[in-house]
Amino acid sequence: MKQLLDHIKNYYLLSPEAKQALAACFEQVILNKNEYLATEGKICRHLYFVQQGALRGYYILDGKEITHWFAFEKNFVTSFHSFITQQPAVENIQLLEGSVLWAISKDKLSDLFDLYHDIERLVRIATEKYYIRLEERFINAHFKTATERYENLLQQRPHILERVPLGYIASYLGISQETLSRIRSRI
Amino acid sequence: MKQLLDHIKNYYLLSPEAKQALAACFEQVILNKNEYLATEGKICRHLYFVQQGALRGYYILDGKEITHWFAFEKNFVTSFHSFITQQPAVENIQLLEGSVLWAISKDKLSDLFDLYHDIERLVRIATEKYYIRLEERFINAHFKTATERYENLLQQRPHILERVPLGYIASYLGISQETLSRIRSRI
DNA sequence: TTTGCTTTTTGATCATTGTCAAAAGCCCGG
DNA sequence: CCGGGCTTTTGACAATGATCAAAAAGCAAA
Repeated sequence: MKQLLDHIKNYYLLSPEAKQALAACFEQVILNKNEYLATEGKICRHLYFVQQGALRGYYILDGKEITHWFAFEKNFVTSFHSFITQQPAVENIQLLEGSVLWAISKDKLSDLFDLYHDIERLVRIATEKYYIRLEERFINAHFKTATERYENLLQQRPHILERVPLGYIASYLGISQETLSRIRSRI
Repeated sequence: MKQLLDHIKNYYLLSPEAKQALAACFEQVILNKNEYLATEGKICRHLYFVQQGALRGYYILDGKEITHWFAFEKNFVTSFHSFITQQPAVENIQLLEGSVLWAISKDKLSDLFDLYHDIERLVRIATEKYYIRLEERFINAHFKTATERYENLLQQRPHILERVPLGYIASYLGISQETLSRIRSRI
């Protein structure tokens, strides 16, 4: 919990009361490798913070799994579309390692917004930062070559190779596993 | 202005006072074709609402213009990264037609957030919706073929072809102008 | 250590898209 | 109606990445 409270300082400094109220609404969740936080067709009612562990988001396209993100320590995770709209998810969120998470429900978060302007501000700012991150990834994914995308990933998250199978990484980069293997052998 | 106030109802219903305060902070801006709302290296200090007109966002990569979005009526527009962080923009925003816009500065918006919890909520919700939109575009751009992306664009914004040169559209889709031309001749 | 399963690499071939160059089409001002 | 500039299309060839198939490497349980 300390890690979570420390982390949110990066977005906005809460009043002690708001911070306490927020902390009281999170519950610890411990899950094993290969379990799911969200699955296609079900509504995702929680937002999670990763204290320890690794996860991936993927969906099925033409019968194949497309991994579109990974998350590690100090990240918030949810099926964003489903959590926001409270409609059935189109994606699956799977644990890549046994993980320690903190969860808050959509309802509790909404209540907190009504009670503490502070907390709504924190979430607004966090959402903006996540938007910027997605925008960068979009540019990178859409307008650079496979090799550039891989090198970029190595620079930004060198640890990823030790925690995630190459097949998932290839999918994440939008290339086939074979192409990724060839890129790696060339570098 | 009526159009703007009508539009924001889609996100959240403001109190009359908040609505009035918000309206008072927007200023009308009328610009000609080919003028710029933002240019690389300059800080983008305003958020704009498009009442009438068309714009594109682009940046320079390896000496070439990469168009990464278009905006038309009833959309908010800014160099998001620059507006949020107040750092120099990496992109350019250019008018594709003479346009009528409403502008609000970052400073005034921040003041409104302090005064009206309402308005901060509206912006939080709008940001979430824009996030979901970007996420959809990301998936579409990264994991579908050029032809699928083009067909998708035709479905979602059939009007775009009459308002935007094909060269920009090709860039937006992440393909060369020649490839787009060949895709069009095949369909 | 051996066996069996999964992950990763390598090879050969094919399809898609990019690049360079030129031609055709279109629009606007004179 | 004509000419010039811009946009769009077409052609030829090269590069990138996908697919199918098989080999190699890694790893964990017996």
